[in-house]
Amino acid sequence: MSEPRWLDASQQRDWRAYIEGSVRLADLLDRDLKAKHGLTTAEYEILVRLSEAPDRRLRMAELAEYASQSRSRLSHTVARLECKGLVSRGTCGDDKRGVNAELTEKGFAFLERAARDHVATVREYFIDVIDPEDLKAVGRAFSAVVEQVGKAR
Amino acid sequence: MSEPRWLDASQQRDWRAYIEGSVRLADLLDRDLKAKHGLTTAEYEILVRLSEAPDRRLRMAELAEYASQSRSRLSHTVARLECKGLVSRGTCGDDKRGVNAELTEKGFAFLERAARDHVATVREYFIDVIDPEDLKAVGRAFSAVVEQVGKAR
DNA sequence: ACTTATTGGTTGAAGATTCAACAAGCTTGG
DNA sequence: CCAAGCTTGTTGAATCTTCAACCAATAAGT
Repeated sequence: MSEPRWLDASQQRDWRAYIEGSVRLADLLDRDLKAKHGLTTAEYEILVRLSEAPDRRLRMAELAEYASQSRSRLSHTVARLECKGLVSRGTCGDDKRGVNAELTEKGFAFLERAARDHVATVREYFIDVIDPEDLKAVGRAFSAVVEQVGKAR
Repeated sequence: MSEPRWLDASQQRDWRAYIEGSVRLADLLDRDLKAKHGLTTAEYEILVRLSEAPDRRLRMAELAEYASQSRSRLSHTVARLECKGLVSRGTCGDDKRGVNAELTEKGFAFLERAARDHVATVREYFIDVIDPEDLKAVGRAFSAVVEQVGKAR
């Protein structure tokens, strides 16, 4: 029952490297996006998901799912984006409870510029410093994590 | 100059898997720690670093570095931990500006319990779902990221 | 049809993090 | 010595996130 099962030395090293790297990278990406475009990562992620959706529009619940955010958080964040004129909200046709978030023209243009810089930074600090085979392994690893975390609900 | 250099399909998949997995995992770990022990991940991380330091004590600046937190954030967080009686602050001998944070007995006992549960969760959602070779690759990948991000300063 | 439960989304307050400004102690150069 | 410039750490306000409570609309059970 209460067997500790500690991590062995190698697992511990890998886990810690991941924690340190992910925190520092997230921090850097956040600052970068904030400095160059005045966006938080959460805001950026929302714009990206919307830009890829048909008609650049999604219901709040779906958007929350795709962007890995709570609904409450999404409400607040979209409110901010709406103030900036990058997203607009409208009611949903078939379900009167539903709300559609839609990327505005301005939002799309804005995202195009931001994405350029963002991708360059992701390359510089992530993609380009990782061995291609290791990168694939990272992909496999985190896909497994996503699946496992999904089961928890 | 402004060549976009987008990610190819495979890189994009891997990057997105990482983003989604890391966000969802961090979220789960946070909730878990909060529900079972009333700690945030940031607080937990601080307790861990202190517990490993000689005399279970570190100067604020070092602690900030080890825990990957800004000094400001650390000040606030340690203040909270001090309120809970898990950490105590005292002035540093040789440098009168310095402040030492020290893990209390209570803090150590508390951490022992929290760490047990935390490690079990880390296993369940991370270590045990990743192929051992992939885990090593993750370790290499994020070590490289840490190094690269470090250069940015 | 009517009552109850569930889902979709928002809100405001509480909690955590960032940011800029600051005080106090060390250090360096003249 | 001392003045200007770093470094350490804290503070309060602004920003962002979480949490619990809530309303409105749909779905389900009887």
